[in-house]
This record gives sequence, structure tokens and C-alpha cells, in this order.
Amino acid sequence: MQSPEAQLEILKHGSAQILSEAELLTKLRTGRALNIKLGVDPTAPDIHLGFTVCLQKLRQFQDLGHQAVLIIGDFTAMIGDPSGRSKTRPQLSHDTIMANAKSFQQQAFKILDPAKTRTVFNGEWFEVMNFEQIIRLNSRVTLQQMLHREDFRSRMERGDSVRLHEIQYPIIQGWDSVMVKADVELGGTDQLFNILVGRDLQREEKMPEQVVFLMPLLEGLDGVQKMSKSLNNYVGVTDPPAEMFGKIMSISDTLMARYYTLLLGQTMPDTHPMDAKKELARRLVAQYHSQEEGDAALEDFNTRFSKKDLDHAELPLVPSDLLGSDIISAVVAAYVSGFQITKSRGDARRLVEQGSVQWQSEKITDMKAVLTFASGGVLRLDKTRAIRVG
RNA sequence: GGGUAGAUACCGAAGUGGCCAAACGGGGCGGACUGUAAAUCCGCUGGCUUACGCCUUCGCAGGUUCGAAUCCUGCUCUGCCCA
Repeated sequence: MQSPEAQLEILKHGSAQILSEAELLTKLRTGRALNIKLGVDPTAPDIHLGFTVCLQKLRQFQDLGHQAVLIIGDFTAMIGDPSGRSKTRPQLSHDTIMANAKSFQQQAFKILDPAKTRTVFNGEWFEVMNFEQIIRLNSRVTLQQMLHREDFRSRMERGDSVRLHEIQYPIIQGWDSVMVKADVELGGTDQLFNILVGRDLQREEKMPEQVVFLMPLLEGLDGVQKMSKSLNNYVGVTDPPAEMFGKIMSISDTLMARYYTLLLGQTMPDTHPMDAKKELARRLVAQYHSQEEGDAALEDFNTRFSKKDLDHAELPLVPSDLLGSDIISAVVAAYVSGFQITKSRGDARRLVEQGSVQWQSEKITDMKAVLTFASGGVLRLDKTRAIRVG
């Protein structure tokens, strides 16, 4: 095992903030395997690259001989966190959550070492709590403390509602830390407050306090807002190779540098930005699928977009009898059958009108055009999608 | 419980009887230019229609009117102030 000082050096890389390094060093010096906590709410079955930033760090801890404690928030997920502006999150059934948790773990283990991971569900201790215990837990935290939290404060200033149970979230999360005796809690920078509450609770329980270990938040594909499902700017770990590759190719150059450090832990190579981006995309596909699929995705991207050779690209096959003979119906059918995307006829008409649709590399802008979709022909729909007539 | 302001399309926001499928901004999509980058320019952005046009939509349910996002009644939800 590496010296505590060396470990700290390794761990610091890529982190946003550690409270405090001195405390962490002290813990590392004890020489025992530390409990490194990371919590997740299994509200969706798949995870995205944003979350892997923390998972990678956790893996690093494991490689240094520490114990990962992955907390699946089955309890918290079931309540449904209604934060966010407009809609209340649908409450999930226990079955859905457990299914999500299962696929979540599967994906997390693409990064984590299962041998050094303890997975626990927080329903284990919360479901059995009675009201008295809950009140008692609540008595440990002040309202002022909770209201100081940035996102609550700003929501109140904006005049948005904050429901009472939301201010319990930090407490719930903090109690998790007590239950698993966390030495370190990992999280994004937006977790600072929650993790600090964990420290408070641990102190009250006369326990050593956990170190707060924050990772930067990964920006989503738009390059501005943090990667999240609801903003639809994410790359899912389970996205098919071509899609994953394509999404990465669409990011800005600035963002690419960041992805290199946060997702690969490396600096961006000093090549042409486009080559650097292809390399980034290839490696991410390789990591979450396989080396071969990474190479294949790169090759396919090259034929499709760099050489603009749709004829030799891998495209979904759509039987000609589904397409009909008018272009509008064909486009709609191609979206549904090739990509499971529902477009209205108006959408399709717009695409045709605006010159997005091509049949056999010829732009079709006349929506009255009657075409024969011969087998093997390529129908281009938009920038990224095309189908082959089967 | 009392008072008061509000609920408009993906989001923000205008519109307060007909000229409203609803200004404007953002986002999204498409085109040109590119490196599926950035920047810029142009177009589109409820459904059906080649089109004329038709249909559904302005929190929900009723009502007034030739005609309602706009007026009336009730309900639901939210902010703020008071208790």
C-alpha cells in the first residue's frame, strides 16, 4: 500500500474541494481501510457520465485499499424528491426502484471493484423508524441551518415553494453517514451542504466526523448546465456505441478539455481538436462497451460523417413496404421504425421543406414527390439519422 | 382562517371580448458555413392539410355572448402579508 501522503496526492487529483485535507491525511495514517460513502437515488434505471466522475474517484479509493460503501437511496427515491421548478416527481413504486437499483449496480460495477464494495439500501434503517425517532432526529438540526442552504434560499427568494420534506433531505442523507460509519463522503460540489450535515450528526453521535470530498460537477452536452436527465444533455452509460460516440462529438472544444480531465483523468492531447475529440469518444465507448466497439464506432463515424459515405455506414434497415410512396409518410415511418421516434407529419413536412431529407444523396424538397424506395437505398432524415431500405 | 396577487405553449413572459394557434426572449430543430466544435446568418417550432382551410389548446368545471385566453360563478393549486 502507498504511503498516506502519496495516497492523498493521488486522490486530490481532479477533486474540487476536500474538507479537510489534514483530516483526510490523519485518517489515511491510521492505515485501516476507510469507509468511503457515495449515495445515489435510483430514480432512473441508467446512470450518466456525470455520475461516473464520483464513481471513478471511488474506484481510486478502492485501488488504494479502501472500502466503498454504495448507498442506494431506495427510501428517499420512494418519497420522490419534488425539487426543481415545475413538476412534482412521480412517486416510484418499490418494485421500480429495486429494478432501477439492480441495473444501476450493474452499471456502477463497470467502474467499481465489486470485491471492495458494500452496497446498502437506506430503507433498511429508515423504514423501521417510528415518528418519535424521526422527531428526535429532526431536533438535532436547526431551521436556520436548513434555510441557509443556497438552493432553498434562492427558491424562496424567487417565490417558489419549498415543501417541508425537502428540508429533511440533508438530515436523511446525513443519517446515512452515521449508519454506515462513513470516514469520507464523496459527492458533487452541490452536495457540500448535505455532507456537512452528516458531519454534524456524526459528531452528535460521538463518532469521528467524515471528510467531505467533493468532485466538480460535469457539464452536460450544452457545456453550461450540469449534466442531467431532465435537461436532456446527458450521455448515458448504456447509450449504444454509435449514439455515445455521436454525442461526444457534438460537444464544444472547451468542454472536451474538461471531459478529458474529469472522465479520463488525463490532459487533452495536443492534436487537432477534432482528432482529440474522436479519441475521447472512442475511449469512452471502449470503457463502457468494449475496445472493439470503440474502434467500430470510430470507424463508422469516419465513414458516415467525415467521408459522408452513408452507403457504407451501418444504418437501421426499414422494409420498403413500411415507407409507402410519398415522402412525408416515408419520413414518419422511418423515424418510428428506425429510431422509435414519433414525429408528426408536420415535423416531417418541415424537414422536407427545409432540405434535411435526402433520398440516395439527393435532397428532396418537393413534398408531393412520389418515390420508389428501392431496396438498399439510403434515406437521410436529419443531421444524424438515416435509414437503409431493407 | 382573513387579505391580496397569480396560474398562458418546452421554459420565461406579453395579451384583459373579435385583427389570437396566441407578441417577444430563451431553449430545441432544420438549412448555409464547418470539424456533428465555436461564432455568424436564414428558416421552423400544437394537430390534420400541397394549399384554401379545418380541429384542439391559455389551471379545472360550468355560464354570459353572434363571438372568450380575455367577462361571470364555483373549484384546484401557488406566492406574499396578517393570524
